[in-house]
Amino acid sequence: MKKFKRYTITSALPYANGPLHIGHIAGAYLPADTYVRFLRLRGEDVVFVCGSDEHGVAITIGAKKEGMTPRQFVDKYHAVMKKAFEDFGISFDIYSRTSNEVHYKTAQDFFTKIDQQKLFIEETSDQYFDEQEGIFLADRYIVGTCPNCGNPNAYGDQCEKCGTSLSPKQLIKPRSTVSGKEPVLRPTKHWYFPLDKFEGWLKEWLIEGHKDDWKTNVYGQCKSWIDQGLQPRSITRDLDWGIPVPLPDAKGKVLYVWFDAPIGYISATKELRPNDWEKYWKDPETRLIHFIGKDNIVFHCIIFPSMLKAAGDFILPDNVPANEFLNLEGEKLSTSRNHAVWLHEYLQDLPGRRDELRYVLNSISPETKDADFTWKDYQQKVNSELVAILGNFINRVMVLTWKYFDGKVPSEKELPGTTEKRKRILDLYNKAHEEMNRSVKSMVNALDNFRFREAQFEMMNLARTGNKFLADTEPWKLAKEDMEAVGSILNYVLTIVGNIGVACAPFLPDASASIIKQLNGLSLVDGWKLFWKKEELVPTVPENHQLNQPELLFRNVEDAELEKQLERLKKDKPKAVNPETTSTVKPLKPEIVYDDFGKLDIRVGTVLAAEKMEKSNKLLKLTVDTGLDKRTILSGIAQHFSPEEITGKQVTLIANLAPRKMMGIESQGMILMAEDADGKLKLLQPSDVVSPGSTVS
RNA sequence: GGCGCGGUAGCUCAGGUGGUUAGAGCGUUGGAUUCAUAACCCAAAGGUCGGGGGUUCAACUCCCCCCCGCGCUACCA
Repeated sequence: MKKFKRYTITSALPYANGPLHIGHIAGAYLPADTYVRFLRLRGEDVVFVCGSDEHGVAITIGAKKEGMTPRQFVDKYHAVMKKAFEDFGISFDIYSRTSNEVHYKTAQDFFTKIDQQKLFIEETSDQYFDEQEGIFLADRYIVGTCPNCGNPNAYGDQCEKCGTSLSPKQLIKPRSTVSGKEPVLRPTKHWYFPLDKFEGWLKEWLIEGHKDDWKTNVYGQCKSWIDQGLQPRSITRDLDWGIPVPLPDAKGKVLYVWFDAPIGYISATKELRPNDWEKYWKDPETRLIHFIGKDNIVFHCIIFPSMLKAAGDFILPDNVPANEFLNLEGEKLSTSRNHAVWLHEYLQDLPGRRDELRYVLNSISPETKDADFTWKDYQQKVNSELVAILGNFINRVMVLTWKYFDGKVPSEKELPGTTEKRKRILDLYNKAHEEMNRSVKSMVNALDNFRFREAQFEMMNLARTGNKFLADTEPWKLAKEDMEAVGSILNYVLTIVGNIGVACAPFLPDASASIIKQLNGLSLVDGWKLFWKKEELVPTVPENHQLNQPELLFRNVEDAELEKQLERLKKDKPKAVNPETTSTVKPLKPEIVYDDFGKLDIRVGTVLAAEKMEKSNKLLKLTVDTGLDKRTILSGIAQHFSPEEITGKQVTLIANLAPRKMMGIESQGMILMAEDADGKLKLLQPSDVVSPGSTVS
């Protein structure tokens, strides 16, 4: 592997529209923090940067919902997240934000640099304009009827009901969410980043160059993306919240949030090291690593590297160890249903138990596939691993030392193998030592390769081996006959305790601090570097050194505590409780007159037959008896109804909707559905069976 | 539908250019022990390695088909 002089480590910039939950932590922050702590212990030159991502339309919408300005809104969530990270102990060198002045300048310079090379494509197109407000409407600000499913409140970029991605012009009867008025089309100019031009380069750099050293999930997705062909991406928006496009003819334009956000890594570094930030971003001897969740792979592996390449003289990510997702109690985390463990709530409910969360999240870290966090598992891991194995080992060594040697480190005197018993002890010592050195090497190797689960497991092996050594040598029995041997044994297990204190520092910083404190171990500090350098057990406690009183590292999680957390999950489920969650009830549409309604021909029909559309997983092809005729209607309900269960049912439909061709077949009407808060679709039916063709009014 | 990643003991995961009885931790059961937060230590039970075909002397490991989970992508008028 190439040798690097220094490291630039980034964690995905969290979007400043809500608090952090354990999914975020497990995905991008805990692994990064563990890695960074490891690097620092090893004495590497490293910067660990992150910050809030504060631009984009979602922010302006969120702000509006909470009755604030975007500025106030991001201030609020930036503070919330920053505090949660601090309280949890994620050791960023800087936690910045993209609304900073430094970032504005950095992002604009970045844009300019690419612009000077004439790389951007400028294109004028018609976009919706709100005449009353005098602004161009971002896709998200336009709602209208979804051309796909008829959802009257589809957004301009996506219909949340059927999941289709849309462009505003596809919407039927578009309206502005700002004024409620119907917007008009007006020409506007935008800038596009020519991703397609980087295809060849990406193939070489990524597909060829990182075939073997990137995780399969990351590599696979990138390859799939590139193989599908890349297109220019728009990088500007008409919006008043964001970074102004630094060109004279770009009034009212800001950089699209995806363009400015990753540049935030650079800005944060600049802010942290104003004088020498460049070496962390431009020196090929610097290793750039992005920690992210899998939703971010394409940005960090394809788009941002292309931007860096385009801007010239920047280094590229050497690795992007993206994690998969974390589920909670068998279900996806959901902000809107409040199905989540919020970091700030955890810290409040279970104070002083940061390491426990770190340990559990790390042990189930979704490194290769989605993982599931359950409170039961949390309890089990804390009680039977942290308490029973690690905590217990440290504690019994401390207690033994106090009991037999008044807390003074006994002599490590070599045991002359004069008796059978002593010979046996020597033998056990050698075995344990060998085993532990093996663990240390594996641990370091795993850390080096982003396999944090495995690394933590090897760290725990030190305690396991220590426990076994104690059980095998039984110093409490020897105390009756051979105190010299007892001293020798305890000296060794104290050394192990010290080494565990050092080894667990990347995973369990609080426990590490406590161990050092119990060992009264400032003298340890020198041992630290040696340990990480030699990758083997090092001497940690000098003879005759006075220890401090033992203190318990971890405490069992009681059933009651478990219940409380489970209870909270259940209770919170039905309703959104968090302020940032969006209301599930759609806003009222603009008023209409009776004539508008009168134009609709709504009927009740009977589904005569239904079949799944070939090559579609959303569409069902229905044959419906409308009373007037038997016609074919395509409906995007395949994920909610099987052909069998819908056949024979009465349905409500719009009978005079203009026909529309989908996947080669003409659909002659539209089935009406009620959409529940959870997105499930239900049929709209008369309370009793009526004859087909009955009108609805 | 296409593409990508994954599907190994109750749980969390290892594994392999194909080759003796498929591994670990936790959980469970039994035993031993008391220095320790009823913890530690020992032992055992527990798997048709998602399913079905094929290649091979031999497949969990290679090939094909199918099923399930997750993600991206196209079609839900």
